Amino acid sequence: MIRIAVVDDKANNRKVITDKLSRNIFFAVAFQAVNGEDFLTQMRCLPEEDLPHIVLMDLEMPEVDGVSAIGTASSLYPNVKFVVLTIFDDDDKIFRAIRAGACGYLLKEESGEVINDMLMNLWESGAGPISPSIAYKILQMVQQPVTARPEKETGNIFQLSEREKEILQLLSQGLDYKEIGSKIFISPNTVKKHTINIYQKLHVNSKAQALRIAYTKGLI
Amino acid sequence: MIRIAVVDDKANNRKVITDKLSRNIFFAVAFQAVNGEDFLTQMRCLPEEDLPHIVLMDLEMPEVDGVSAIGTASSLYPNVKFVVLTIFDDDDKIFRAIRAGACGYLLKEESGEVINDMLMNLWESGAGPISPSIAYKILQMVQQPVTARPEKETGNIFQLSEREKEILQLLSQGLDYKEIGSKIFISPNTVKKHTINIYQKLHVNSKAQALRIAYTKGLI
DNA sequence: GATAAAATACTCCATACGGGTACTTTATTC
DNA sequence: GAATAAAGTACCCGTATGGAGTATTTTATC
Repeated sequence: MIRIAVVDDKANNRKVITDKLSRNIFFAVAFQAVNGEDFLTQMRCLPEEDLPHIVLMDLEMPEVDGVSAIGTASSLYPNVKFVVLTIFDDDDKIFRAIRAGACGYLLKEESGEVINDMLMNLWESGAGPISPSIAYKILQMVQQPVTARPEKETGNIFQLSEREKEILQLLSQGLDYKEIGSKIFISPNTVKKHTINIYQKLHVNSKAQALRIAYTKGLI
Repeated sequence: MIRIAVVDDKANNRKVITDKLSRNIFFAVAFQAVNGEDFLTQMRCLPEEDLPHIVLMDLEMPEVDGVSAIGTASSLYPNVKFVVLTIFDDDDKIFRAIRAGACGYLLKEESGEVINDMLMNLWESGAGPISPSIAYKILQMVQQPVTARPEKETGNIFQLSEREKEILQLLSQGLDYKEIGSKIFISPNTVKKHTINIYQKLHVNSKAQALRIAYTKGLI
């Protein structure tokens, strides 16, 4: 039985998706969430053996958007597969979602049959499900790799400020607030404030979790 | 009427492909070639109005292989779409073919129906046809752009015990002592002691520094 | 000049962490 | 079978950390 979580802010969308999934007896909806924040909270409460195998994630949501939710969760739960399921297909969203850790990108216009087939194939062979038109856009990204892609879109899926990136870098070196403060000539209190702000952007609550994301997402 | 050229060194392959194409009345086989050299020569002899719209190219051919033929032809004939049609799906070939200018990459195992659909879609919407498993490999190229992953087995240079390696692994996931303790059924105090012992073996004195070593030395 | 975002600095409080000591278990050696 | 070393277990203490605020200054943008 494949456990699948569905994250979408529209109740109707969730219903449509879960209905499609219910046609396949191997699929079970593990839980539903209405935004990234809600999703991450629910994930934290689940014991490991109840974690979903696959997460279907919409991108356009209030509070915490899908990209940053995938960025955090794919580092914290490396065995869970994250599949974007949305109506949008613009290059920037695709790129950022993939860099955040999505293994698939499906358009909602796909039929339930196609979605089910692709998810089953993901489970059996590990191949990420990708809608054809999305696949072509990804191909084009490979074709023009360094094409003046703004740095903020590529390396910065969490929207960290320059100061925050600097402090995350120093934290990774094992310095405490006092040491960092005297190194860059600000108060330890301010360092701490920055750190808390970083945690909020990464959706974590400890140094270890923040550093895990920083290392696995190439932030440092 | 969509003119399609077929390039493959095996006569039987060419026959199978052209048979599949003939099922669609909008397709016409412009010409066939047995290798890259032959293909380029025939292209040079054609007047512009007779150039194929789409070229189906095998990669494994004598004389001039598919990749370099695509590289040359995609520059000389920018309006022609080049689609790789092969049985191989290894990362290097995919990457090189795309960089050479291929707009699609199909596996021969695809059914004639699927290939026809995808070629028709290429004609109508301009979206390159890509087999799902290929699409996933391309996605991974975007995901791990600089996969400099030398990292050979870093044997146990720090002489960590099994328990210590286990705990270091759990620490890297951002779990605190209490969570680790309940996960492996020992007291949080004991987890803490193991952690301190790990610090001594790594010659560090904080979680951040220990994780830095763990990540950069490939301990986890 | 108005406004928003980022950076700065501080408080209080609960708790997780790093450093230490001490006991038990397991394995090995004589 | 006793001696011993290594790993594993457990607890206490002082401090750094994380959470939730409030507030002022600087910078950027329109």
